[in-house]
Amino acid sequence: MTKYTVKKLAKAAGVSVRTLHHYDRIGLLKPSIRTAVGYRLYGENELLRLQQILFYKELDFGLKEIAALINRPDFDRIRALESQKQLLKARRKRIDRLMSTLDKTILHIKGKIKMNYEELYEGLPKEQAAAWRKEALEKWPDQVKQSEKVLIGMSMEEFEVLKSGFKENFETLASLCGHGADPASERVQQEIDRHYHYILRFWGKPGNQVEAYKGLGELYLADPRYTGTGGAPFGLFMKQAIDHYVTSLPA
Amino acid sequence: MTKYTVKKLAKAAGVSVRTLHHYDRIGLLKPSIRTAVGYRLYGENELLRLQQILFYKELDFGLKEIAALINRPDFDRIRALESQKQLLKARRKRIDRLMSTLDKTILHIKGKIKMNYEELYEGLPKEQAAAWRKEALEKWPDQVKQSEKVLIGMSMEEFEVLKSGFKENFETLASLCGHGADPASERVQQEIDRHYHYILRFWGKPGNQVEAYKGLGELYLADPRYTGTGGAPFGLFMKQAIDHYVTSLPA
DNA sequence: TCTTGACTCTTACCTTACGTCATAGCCTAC
DNA sequence: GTAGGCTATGACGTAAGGTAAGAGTCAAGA
Repeated sequence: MTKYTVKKLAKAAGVSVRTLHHYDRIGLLKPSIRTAVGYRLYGENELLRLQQILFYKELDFGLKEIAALINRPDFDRIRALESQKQLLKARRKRIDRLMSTLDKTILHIKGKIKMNYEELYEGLPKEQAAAWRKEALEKWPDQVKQSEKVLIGMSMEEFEVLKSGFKENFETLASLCGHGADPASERVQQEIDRHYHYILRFWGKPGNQVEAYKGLGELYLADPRYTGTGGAPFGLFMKQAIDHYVTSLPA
Repeated sequence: MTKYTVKKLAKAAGVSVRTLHHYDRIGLLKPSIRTAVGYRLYGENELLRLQQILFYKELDFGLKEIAALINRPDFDRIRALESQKQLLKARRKRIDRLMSTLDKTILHIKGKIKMNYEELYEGLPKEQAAAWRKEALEKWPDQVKQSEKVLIGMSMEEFEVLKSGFKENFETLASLCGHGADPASERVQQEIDRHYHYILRFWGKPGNQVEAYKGLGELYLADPRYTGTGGAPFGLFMKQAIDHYVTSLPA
């Protein structure tokens, strides 16, 4: 006859030793033998009984109810089990409802996030945002997807900090351009460096992204909002500044 | 602006007053106002927040987690909700497995009950039981189904008491028949009265069941085990006793 | 105006099914 | 023979409230 010590029975049934102590104390599952020094020893019967107990526990019966159930006759058990079946059915329905509510909630929040994301481009006219993003999506689809994944995984505070810093940086560059600064000047290059690092953080992937960043310069150049507007040609300014920055970077 | 007292808010949201006190103490949901004497007053905002809380609670978040969730930004919430969705999926699967195990268990127990049920006819040779039940099922299918439903719903003790009483009654009748008692005699009729009431309890439905009981008499008569055996013709004895009993009953 | 009944407050112990020490004895293997 | 792993009991901790006690408050009818 196989004998189990507490730990062995616990492992066999997937419960904790403390649980067995507890069941012993409340009289739900007592060891078949106590050794001379008080060690608990369980037999096969106890393992079976424990499995019964765990079965009822899965069904959310309380330990007292379980104690009653496994002593009480079969007729009563059938009634208990059948009412439990009803409970399970109801619970499954509730879970289904929760799941759909959950999906709706997630979609709702994602909608809000998308709005925030578009606010990022506030520096330029609002309609522009979508267009710019669309073009970026064509040029570097993986890049943009990765970027959005990063944003989704970012906390609201991080996002806010990043956004406002980026905006400020962008406005500084616009201002420098407006004042006729040289795209290759140290002041502008300093700001472009910040710009580059913001872009890197939006893109999520660290490391060498110079090629993509160079492409971003062309995007500024190609954008009619930046090439044609009155005053200094901001798109060209950005492209030149970025080109200079990229070529002056250490290999 | 609508204001809710504790009880009103509790009723509106379907929780207990104690729960609101608790949420106040742990800082999860504080009333917008405390009156001069310390009464809690909640506004619409608090109702909405409470609904949020209950939503997360349905998803099995702990109160601390909920407090974190409803303060934390949307990006984090999406992640939490999405992992919760996975949990719900897993739980639904587990419920499905439980349901099928439950069905099997119920069937198993019902099988055992059926065996016990057949023991009921122990007074007569074992093979007879099934045959008798089959015939009864043809004559009064609803009656028998109802009877089994009643037995299933009965506790083991009730069943045992009923069974042994019925058996004893049956044996007394057999003995009376064996000693050549008159089916219409008071002693036999007294026993038949007990018999009738046992049958009523097996059938579960109280009220006038005389017609069916009369039919039962014919069943005894038609049964070759009772008509042809050596000694007194027990089947005929029972039919006559039952007939006499039924006709002598008050309308 | 007084009283009654419904409501409110705080404080504080109770519950379930264990988890988590703390302290101490036991057993086995090198 | 001693270290490392097992065992025991006892006692306190946990989450999310339930339940009860003692006391103050409010609105309405007699």
